[in-house]
This record gives sequence, structure tokens and C-alpha cells, in this order.
Amino acid sequence: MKLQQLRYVWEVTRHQLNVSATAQSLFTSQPGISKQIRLLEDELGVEIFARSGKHLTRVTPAGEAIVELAGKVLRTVDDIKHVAQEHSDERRGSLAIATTHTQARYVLPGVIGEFRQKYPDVALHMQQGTPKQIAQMVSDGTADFAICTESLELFNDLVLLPCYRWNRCVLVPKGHPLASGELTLERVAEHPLVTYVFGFTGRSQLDDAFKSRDLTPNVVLTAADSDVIKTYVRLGLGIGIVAHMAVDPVADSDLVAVDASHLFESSTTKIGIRRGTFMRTYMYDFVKRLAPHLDRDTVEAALAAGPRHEAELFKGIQLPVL
Amino acid sequence: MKLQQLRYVWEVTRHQLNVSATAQSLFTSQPGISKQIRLLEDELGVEIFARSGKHLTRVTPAGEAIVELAGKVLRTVDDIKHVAQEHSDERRGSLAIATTHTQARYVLPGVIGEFRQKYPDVALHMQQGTPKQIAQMVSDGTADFAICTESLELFNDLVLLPCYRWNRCVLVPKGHPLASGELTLERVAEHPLVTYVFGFTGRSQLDDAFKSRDLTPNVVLTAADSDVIKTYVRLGLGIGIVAHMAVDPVADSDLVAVDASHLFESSTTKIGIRRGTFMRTYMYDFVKRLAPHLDRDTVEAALAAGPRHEAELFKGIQLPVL
DNA sequence: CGTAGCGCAACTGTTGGAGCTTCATAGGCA
DNA sequence: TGCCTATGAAGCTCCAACAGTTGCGCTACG
Repeated sequence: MKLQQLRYVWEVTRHQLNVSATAQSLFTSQPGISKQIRLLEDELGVEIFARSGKHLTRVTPAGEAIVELAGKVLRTVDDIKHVAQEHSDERRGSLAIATTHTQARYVLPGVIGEFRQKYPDVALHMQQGTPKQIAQMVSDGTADFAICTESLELFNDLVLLPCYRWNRCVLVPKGHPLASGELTLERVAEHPLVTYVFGFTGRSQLDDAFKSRDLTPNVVLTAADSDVIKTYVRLGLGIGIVAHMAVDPVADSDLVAVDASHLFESSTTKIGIRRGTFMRTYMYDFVKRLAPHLDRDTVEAALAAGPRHEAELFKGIQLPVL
Repeated sequence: MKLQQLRYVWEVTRHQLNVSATAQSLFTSQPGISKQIRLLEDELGVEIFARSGKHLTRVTPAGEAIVELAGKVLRTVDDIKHVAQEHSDERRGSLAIATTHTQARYVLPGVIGEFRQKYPDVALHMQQGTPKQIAQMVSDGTADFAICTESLELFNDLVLLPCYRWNRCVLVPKGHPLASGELTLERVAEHPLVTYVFGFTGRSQLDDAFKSRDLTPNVVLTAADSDVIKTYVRLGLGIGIVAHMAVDPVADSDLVAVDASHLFESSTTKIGIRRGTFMRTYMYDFVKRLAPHLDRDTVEAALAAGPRHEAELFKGIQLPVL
């Protein structure tokens, strides 16, 4: 058994069982991969992929387990590389962050700015996606950190560290009736709404609030992106409900942001890290810059805690509110 | 990075950094191993071993972490092989049991007899050692199961499953004053004792009992082996205190065994399994034969539970008493 | 001062990968 | 429904790289 073989098996499953595409992405030849996979199957005495004729159609039950373990091996190998790099040059390395638009655009710039200044030799990779994709990436080992508000709890190989809470505001054009007077859910529900897609940036809290008052909001447009929402508010399509931190007092001075923290439950943005990952020093530093209460000891304790047990660590902690 | 390189690094550390000895045990040449380790160190950019001249003297701090991760990789690779074998032939494989003399000699024969009958193609390996060695072997991956009464809790990568409780008895030659009359700690303390070495077969419970009554037992000989203890009792060196199950009504009919369960706390024998191991079907079966309350679901739940949390699973369970 | 034990160098057998060809399937289209 | 083409996997051969072997010299330690 060779690492190369495990890598091929893992990558082929990640490329929808398309060997040629896998070969291209790995800069090697298709026959090489086919051959190595065959060799591995021969050695193990089990078919990993089911074939119909010359096409790989699906992963066998044995293959499922093998692929998962192969992933574990590859991640551990990555950890070895990280450990080595940590000991040879602790300021050099790479950091892959998977996050949603709102975090990437409005929260992370400050943190990343400071971080780059301190660690100019750490290559930063930022990937955007849906909360589920983000969680998947970290679970896979494609990314180191998942930073978002939803869906992270779906993967129980992720340790979740609550970072900060945030509230919503209603965004209206200047002169809009909602710009003045007391803001109530009933008044909000009278207007067409532009807000986040379900599964994004605390959308469920929003729905819950309306439902608890038996109101049906008239959502005319949803987007995964606060900037898109603002654009349509400017067009007069409706009023926007966005995260408070997504409002820029200068760039958005043509709009009026009315605080809505009394209408909706606040949401908590968390950082998700795969359990068992080797954490570089600069990774701890990044987390601390994102959420000052998450110092190295706290994060280590959470990573060491058993599945579903890290929550207890944060019982008494007051999170910052953005 | 090659699996071979990781295997070499791991094996060299397990051979006290003696490359030549490692080469012999792996049936390869010393320069081959040296070369591969060099190559790995070059690739990682870190020294794994510190050298003085041409001798490997110790493992560097970076090396410590790398060796540990390499071990993890190798164990996962073994798991892959096990998975494959489970799917190709679920009745064939191997099972390595590490245990102490008392279990191997008096408890396991019955279980292993039945087991062999059902799984004739599973190669059984039994290794004896001190409880600490046993725990280390399972933690290493050298053995699958650790079966003993002590020290297993020292390794927190082991999941501990309580199997059965057992009591002690006092073993005396026929006609000995202790053979009749009520057995008390005070009377026992009047005689020279032959019993288990500390760290073996529930020795600590024994000491605790005497200490709680402010008695100092006169221990004249200790052994790791119930048979050795019996031999010296026969020689008249003193009275023996052994596990109840270590007394054979036929073979030991020349001695008198007086039940001492009212004098000493009962001990619990546990089975230790490394967290995250892939368990073959026949392994679950073995565990169930050893302790009927440990069915597959229970064991799986315990293996999935976080460190130090599996104990909760067994709160309400009444263990069999041997 | 002798020996255990490592590194170096030249050599060899093995093997992983490239390139081309062959073969099987899926899907489009009549 | 049947034919045809595009896609994609496997077989084969050649080559280059490399892991492992053998023999030898060197170093450290008892």
C-alpha cells in the first residue's frame, strides 16, 4: 500500500469517480491512476469502486470505509507536514479560511489585515461558499477554519468555538416610512422584504421571529450576499434586513439603517475546526484576533474535549456583540 | 513522503534508535533505512533524530510529534487492511490479545475455545505482560485487546469496558489454622503472606483493606503469577491470597481455599480497546463471549463516546461476578 | 584499542508514469 | 428503436527514477 494509491482513491471519489478529470487536476496521466487503484484493490482483495464495463459507477460499501480512512491518512500526513513546518519556520505556512460572504466582506478584513502584517509569509486562502459547503471543506481538510453562523453543527467532527454575536437592522431608502417611528414586526411585515437566502447568515432566526407573532413576511427577493440585498433596496424593490455589521456608515450613507435587535434573536458566528487537526501557532493567533476570548488554552481545551462536549466550556462566557 | 519512510521512523524509535537492529527486524538493510529517514527529513526540512557523529542519540521535539503522527498513519493503514479483509472474508483475520497471567490461564481458555471453534481461520496471538505493558501494546497497535484489572486507565486513548468482577480467597495448606473458623483481616495479618506483585491482579485493593484497619501484612513473597503463588503456599512459605477464579477445585484439591470476599473490595477486570480502531465482526463476537452484557451496540457506543465519557454508559449495569 | 553501528558510493532490480491504442458505455439523433 | 459519436477506462510498452543491496570506511564509545 502506498500513500500515492490512497491519494488517488480519495481524489477520484472527490471528482465524481471521473479518473481522467482527477488525473488532470493532479497533473498526471489517467492510466497511472487506474493502474494504482487496481494495484491497491488487488493488494486489499476488495473492489473499492464498482464498474460497469469500463466506467466507474459507484463506490462499494467496502470502498466507502476505505475512502474515509484514506482521507484520515492523508489529513494526518498533512499534519506531519504542518508539524515539520512549525518546527522549521513558525512564521511560514498557509492558512485556508472557508467562510460566507458577510464574514469575508465585513468582519474578516480587519482581522486579516493585522494578521498579514504579523505573518507576511503565511499564504492566505479564502474560499466562499454556503455554510454547508464551508463545513464540508473543513471536514475534508480542504480548509482549516470554517467561519459562519449556520450549519456547522451538522458535522460532528468539527469543534465549534463561538466568536461573537450580532443583530440585524432594517435597511430602507431615505424618506421611507420605516425610517422614523418605532420599529415593530407588524410594521416590517407590511412592506416587501429583501433578505438572506435560507441557510445563510441567520435567516432562520428571522423566520422564527415572524412565525412567533403569526405574521407572514412578504419576501420578494433573497440573496446570499448583503451587497446584493442593498442594491435591490436602493432600486426600491423592498426593505432590507441585513446583519448590522454589513452596514457601512460611509458607503451606505444613502440608506437608513434602523436597529432591529429588539425584533429578532441575535445570532452567533462560530469558528469550526476539525477535531484532531494540528494547529500552527499562527492559527491560534488568528483565532484570538477574531475572538479575543478564544486564547490558545481555551481552543486547545475545546479541541481536546469529546464530541458534543466543547459547548460546556463556553457556558459562562459573555460573547462580544458586533 | 512515503508510507515506508513513516514506517521506518516509527520502527526505529521502537528499537531504541538502533537502525541496524531495526533493519534486521524488518528484513532489510541498514543503509536503506538510513537513507529513507534522511530523505524524509530533507523533504520535511526538520531533523527527526538528533545525531552525535554517526549515532542517533535521541528524538528531537519535532520528531516526537512526527513519530506520534506516523504511528497514527500506520494504525489507520492497518485499519484499511482490516476493513478490506472484513469485506472480503469476514471469518478470516487475526486477533491479538494482550493480557496478564491470571486472565490468560484461568478466564480466557473457555472463551478462546468457543471462539476458535466458530472462527477457525482467525489467527490468535496472545501476549502476556505487566498491566502497563499490556496497555502500551494496545495503545501502540501491537495488540487489539488489553484484558486486565489495573493500569488501563493510564492511557486515555483506550476505551475501557468493564467485563466482570471477582473476589479473592485465602489459600492455605490442609490443616492450617485458617482453614477453619471465621476469617478476619486480623487473623490473616498474623500469618506470612504470598500474593501478587504490586500493579498486578488487584493488588492495590488488598493493600487498601489492610491499611484501613491499621494492619501491616507480612508479605514474604510476591509474584505476578497465581501458579507461582500456589507453589510457595504448598512449600509452606506462607498463606496465599489469590483471585477466586485462579483456584482449580481439582488440581488444587491439596489446598484449602477460604472465601475472602467479605475482607477485600472486589476488583473489576476490564477490556481496553484503542479508540478509533476498526473492529472486525469477530472482535465484537469475542468481546461478547468474554462479557455477555457487552454486545455490539454497547461497544460501538463506548468507542464513539468522548475520552473519559464511556464510564457513564456502564453506570447502571450489574457486572457478572466470577 | 576494539567493536558496534552509521554513512557513502556504485550497482541493480523494481516500479511508477507517459503515450498510444483498444475497448466499452452513454447519450444524441434520426 | 437502432445507429453513431464522444467520452472515458484499461492494456501495453518503454523509460526514468528510485528503493534497496553490497562492500567499505569512518566515528564514537566502552
